[in-house]
Amino acid sequence: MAADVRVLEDLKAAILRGEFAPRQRLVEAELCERFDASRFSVRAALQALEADGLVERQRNIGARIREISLEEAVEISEVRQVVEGLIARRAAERATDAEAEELAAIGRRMHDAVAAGEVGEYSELNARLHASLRDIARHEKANGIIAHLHGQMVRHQFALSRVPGRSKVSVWQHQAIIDAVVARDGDAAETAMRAHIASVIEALRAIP
Amino acid sequence: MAADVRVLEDLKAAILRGEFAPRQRLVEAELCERFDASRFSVRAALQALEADGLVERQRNIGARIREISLEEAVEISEVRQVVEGLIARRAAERATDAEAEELAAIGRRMHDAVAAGEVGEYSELNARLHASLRDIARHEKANGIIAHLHGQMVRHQFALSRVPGRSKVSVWQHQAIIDAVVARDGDAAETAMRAHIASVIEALRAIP
DNA sequence: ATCGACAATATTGTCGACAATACCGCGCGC
DNA sequence: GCGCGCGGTATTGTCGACAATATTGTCGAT
Repeated sequence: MAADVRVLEDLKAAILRGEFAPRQRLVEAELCERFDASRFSVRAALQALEADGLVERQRNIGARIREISLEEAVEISEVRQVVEGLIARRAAERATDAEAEELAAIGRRMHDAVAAGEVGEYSELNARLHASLRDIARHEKANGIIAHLHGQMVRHQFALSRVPGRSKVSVWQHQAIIDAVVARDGDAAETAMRAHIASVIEALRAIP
Repeated sequence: MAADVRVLEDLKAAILRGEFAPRQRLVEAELCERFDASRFSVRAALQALEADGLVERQRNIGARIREISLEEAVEISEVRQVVEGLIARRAAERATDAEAEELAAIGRRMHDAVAAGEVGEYSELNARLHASLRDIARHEKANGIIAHLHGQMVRHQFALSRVPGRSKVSVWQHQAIIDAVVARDGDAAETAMRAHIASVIEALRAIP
């Protein structure tokens, strides 16, 4: 049961895993075969993914993977900058002692990962830090918007994580965020988060 | 042609016009009759509106108008606060002289409307000011998110505009935003916008 | 009178078939 | 040779019918 939900989740996961190239056409019949589903389910999934901003559809022509231009990626990051700023502020205002310690632990492991040159581990910790902040902030709307924006950024995000030397810079920005939250300083947390994402935007512009 | 798009637009407009009560059920057959469309089109529209956050659907049970609680309205406004802050900043950075003058004109008409006690006119000018700022900022992603959030707020927004005496307070907040944009001061524009929406949030909390 | 099971009804979920449209290659006229 | 129109094919759009499920109403036992 709930075949359409399954198709939606699988297809979205596949897109987020980068299994489709930007502007690649998504033919309904092909998706039907791949996911062993009816066109009905596939169609519903495509409509949902269109609303999600992951695919674009043209009437009577079909669906394709939406290409996110550099300018658009920058715009997305600018919105992320202020919304994650809000999240950082709320996290600083609401963190329990246990949650603060959890963030501090992530920070220590980040330093270790950078020292050991473990890029994959650092990237994982990075995602974990931002996720923890979202959990602590308990701001459903903000979290939802970040999830929405993040989905459109996967490709650029991936490119970013491969820029050599970035972790050495960003580890201190992350530390500043953690320190502000641990100190329960909302202003400082928002400022630190915005500075961090400002640097992400700079790096983004430097890639192509 | 494009029957589903027509149904989507009409239904959305009807919801935004407040023709349906929160938690009111939306039976597919009834909508078919009302909009003279097939279930196919109605269904597509409902799915789109679900993604839009205007209706909620439960499997095998149906669709209903989503009720936005006060807490949720506050969360929405908090996100609006930072995103409109971004928009105000960008507007200050990008406004042409003609655009700045347009904003100033709106500000003058606002003062007039308040002095004359014309609530409807003021409310209209308020919407126009925010819309102009969005146009000037030219930030598609931010504008899209604001549109998305605004749709969910219509009911509360309406309640807000009926609070007596609010216009006398907010007109000066609006003036501060306009002044900052005219002065091309991004920091001041963001600060003024955030202060303005902070006061909206306060008023929101005071309503029930 | 109250509760539970069961039937009747209302509503949504799913599908396959057909229609409409766009894309591509071919042939015809110039 | 080149442009233009014309079909053929691939793909999506739309619908009506039926299945699955939830809700409501009814009846009987206690």
